Amino acid sequence: MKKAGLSRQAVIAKALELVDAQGLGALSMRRLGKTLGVEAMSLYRHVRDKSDVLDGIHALVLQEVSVAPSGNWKEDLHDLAWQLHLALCRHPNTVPIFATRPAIGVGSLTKLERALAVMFDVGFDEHVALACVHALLFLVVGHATYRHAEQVAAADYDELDAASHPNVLRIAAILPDYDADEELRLGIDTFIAGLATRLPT
Amino acid sequence: MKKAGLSRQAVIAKALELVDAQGLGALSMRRLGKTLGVEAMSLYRHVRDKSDVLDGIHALVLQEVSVAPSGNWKEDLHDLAWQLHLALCRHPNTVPIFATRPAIGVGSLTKLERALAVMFDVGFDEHVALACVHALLFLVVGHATYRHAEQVAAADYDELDAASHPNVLRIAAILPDYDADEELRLGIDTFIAGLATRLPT
DNA sequence: GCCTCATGCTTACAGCGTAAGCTTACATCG
DNA sequence: CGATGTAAGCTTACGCTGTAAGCATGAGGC
Repeated sequence: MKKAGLSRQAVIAKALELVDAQGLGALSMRRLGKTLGVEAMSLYRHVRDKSDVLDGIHALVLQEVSVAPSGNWKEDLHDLAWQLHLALCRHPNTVPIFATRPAIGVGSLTKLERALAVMFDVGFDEHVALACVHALLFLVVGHATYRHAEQVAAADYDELDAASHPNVLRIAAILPDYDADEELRLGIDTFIAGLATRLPT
Repeated sequence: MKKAGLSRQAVIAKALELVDAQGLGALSMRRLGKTLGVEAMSLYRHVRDKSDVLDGIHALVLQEVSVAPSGNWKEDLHDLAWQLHLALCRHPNTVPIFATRPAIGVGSLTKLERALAVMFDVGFDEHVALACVHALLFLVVGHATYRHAEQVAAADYDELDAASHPNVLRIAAILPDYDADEELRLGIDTFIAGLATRLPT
């Protein structure tokens, strides 16, 4: 059986599976080959190089984002961002891939078609629309990076001089109640509220 | 001369220099050692491991951000974000480090002391203040990642179906005029405008 | 003068991405 | 049917990586 045991799709799907299960650090061409029952070099028939695999994973996860515009631009933008957030929560180990890649390629832009339509309808111009989509993306991905990093040791704050940094300590004090989802929602909504102030006439 | 030729500071400073000059990919312990006139393993006397070097670079660049609060919270927040932006422009090769690290450690928080003071003064609570600082950080770092990535080939847009994606093409059409600085400013200001709508009373 | 200890060096290992070339087995066509 | 072309997978190899373990050296304190 020498033919068609593999395919770019199969390779990338397995790569995502591997990353989900074992972390991004566990993704090596040799290991990926092994889980596919194949030698590492065989993968190169289907994939340009490792960064091509990462690109594939990126696209695959992005594909899980589905938007069904309602016509209310605020809700639609919020929904777009939140869908991405949910996809990243399903694949937390892929977050560094998103964080180091310019998130908007042609592939992903097609998702935005309807979201853009809604924005154009209410009168935003191209520059604002682009900036807005970018900003929401950055917000979500940055948030995911922060969230899925090893815990920032709250204990570190103890060594901070209380007298000279009272405000930082006020922040430290609320960390036990910190709700990541809530913060993201707040960030997204704040940005959208800002956008509303830019609505033409 | 066996003593004190090196130090954590010296190692990390040289590492940043190397990254600035040759890119993040060129930073290896052996190469870093070489530019310091030392074998790779010697570095481990001063540095826990490579990620410790990256942490050091992160902190070093962050140290370039200097804020002098004016008392106008909007200006101060904008300035904070913009200072970070400028620092990243000075060290574009370090952007991936920022993108994959939860940007707020105790070290960097001290910078925020005065910015937080201004926010607390105008009545924002801790949750909003934290979310705000995070969001501005994500905006700037995300923007930098996008900006310093290899150019998204504008030609790619040609293969897009014009009929089914008119709005994406509207965006593609303005890409030649795209002004990255302007977009970042727009993103920051939009977010701050949104914050203003959250001002208590 | 000797001991201690920090510093830097040497060697070594397991792993990485991937270039080059080989083998195998199927598809096609005469 | 057999020959041929070609795509899939395999083998080997190279130069690189981070870093564990242990050694050599030389300055500072007694």
